[in-house]
Amino acid sequence: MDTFITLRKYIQNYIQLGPEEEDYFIKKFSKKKVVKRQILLEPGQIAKHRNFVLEGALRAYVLGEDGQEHTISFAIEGWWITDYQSLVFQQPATQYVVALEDSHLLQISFEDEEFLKSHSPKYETFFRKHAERALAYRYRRIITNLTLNAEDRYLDFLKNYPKVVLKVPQYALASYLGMTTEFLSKIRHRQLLKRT
Amino acid sequence: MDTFITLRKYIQNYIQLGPEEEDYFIKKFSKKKVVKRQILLEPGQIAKHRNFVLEGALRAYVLGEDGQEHTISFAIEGWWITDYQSLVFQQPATQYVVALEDSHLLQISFEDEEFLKSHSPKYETFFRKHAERALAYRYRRIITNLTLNAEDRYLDFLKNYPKVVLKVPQYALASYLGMTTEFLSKIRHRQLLKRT
DNA sequence: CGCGACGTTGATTTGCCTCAACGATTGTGG
DNA sequence: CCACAATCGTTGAGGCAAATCAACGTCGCG
Repeated sequence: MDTFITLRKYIQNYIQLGPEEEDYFIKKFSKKKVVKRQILLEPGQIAKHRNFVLEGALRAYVLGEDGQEHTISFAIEGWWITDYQSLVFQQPATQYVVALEDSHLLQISFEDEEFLKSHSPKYETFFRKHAERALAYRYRRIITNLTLNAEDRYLDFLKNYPKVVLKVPQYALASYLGMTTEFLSKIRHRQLLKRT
Repeated sequence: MDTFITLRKYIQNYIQLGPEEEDYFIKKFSKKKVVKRQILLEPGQIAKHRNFVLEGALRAYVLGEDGQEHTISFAIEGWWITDYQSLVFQQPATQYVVALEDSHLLQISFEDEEFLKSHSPKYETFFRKHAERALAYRYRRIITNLTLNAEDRYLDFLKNYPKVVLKVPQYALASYLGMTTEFLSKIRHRQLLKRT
């Protein structure tokens, strides 16, 4: 069984590659296993990889003034995760990237990515489309954050990412949605009551 | 005086083009003048252009449930504006794009942009880098929104975009920062007192 | 000049946070 | 394999940052 099949399918959603072009792309990725709580990136370090999740779940967060964690992104199977600002501009990271459970990743290094992009326009197109799509999603998040109250933000997330909700600890989800664990707990309690 | 000089300089920040390549790029843009309050895009329409601001100021916003406006982005000289989700996926817009004052724009159509990207990898690279940079900035905004309180969000914006603060009406800035006009007014009052 | 758009100020309300104490579940070293 | 400690989630009381509501000031412009 090809462990790269998830990535192959992902790539095919963006660009059309011949078999050898696809292999050439795939070969730049290396497998990595991480255990729960393992840290992939810490503030101050420069992100060296884009991480594609084959299996498991990860989370990126920043620390606020008073030490509280604010979740910036999640990643489950078929998603990417890294400190994007750090990777793209090769600047020190501000985010932690950690595993929420034992996970299997595929990593491509910044250098290999740069090489690929200059090597063939198809790879350039892949990363362009990927960035465009990611950008559209970030806008969506900004809009929901500005527009909705705590309960509706939760319901929106639940509707759009039900798999993530199941995998992720409550405090992480709460901090992603911009509320406290306690309040999310109360919202969920309220939802349970409504469901009868 | 070359009215395209601002755009030329902008492009040169991202890619190296020969004179004829650059002209080829530039020729895809057409000039457009808009007056204050003129609407460039409304919800339901499909965004047909990327707009580069030569002069003036614009604003994109969505309407919340209860009819209140939430500013998604601003654009002043040297910035781009459109409903990104609508443009990239050619879906119906959710945002309004309007002029905050009489403005001069350069527009490139979606089709021309697509053509350029398939025509030469350099143009593809331009749009890839542009999307990557925009993405990093969107993350920055998400982080400040999660991390800071109302006053600190204002101060952060003031520090990073002083020119925008000067050009933009208060209610638009307040809704961009996720607070009410009244509260922003009070914050500014507080700041004035501190400054003595 | 008069009206509409924009901003200010104060009184009151509220959505969400903080704090605190307590279950439930998981993990781990002896 | 159990005991006990973390870790994670729940529940309630009280507090605060920011919203709402309301009334009024100001400025630009048709």
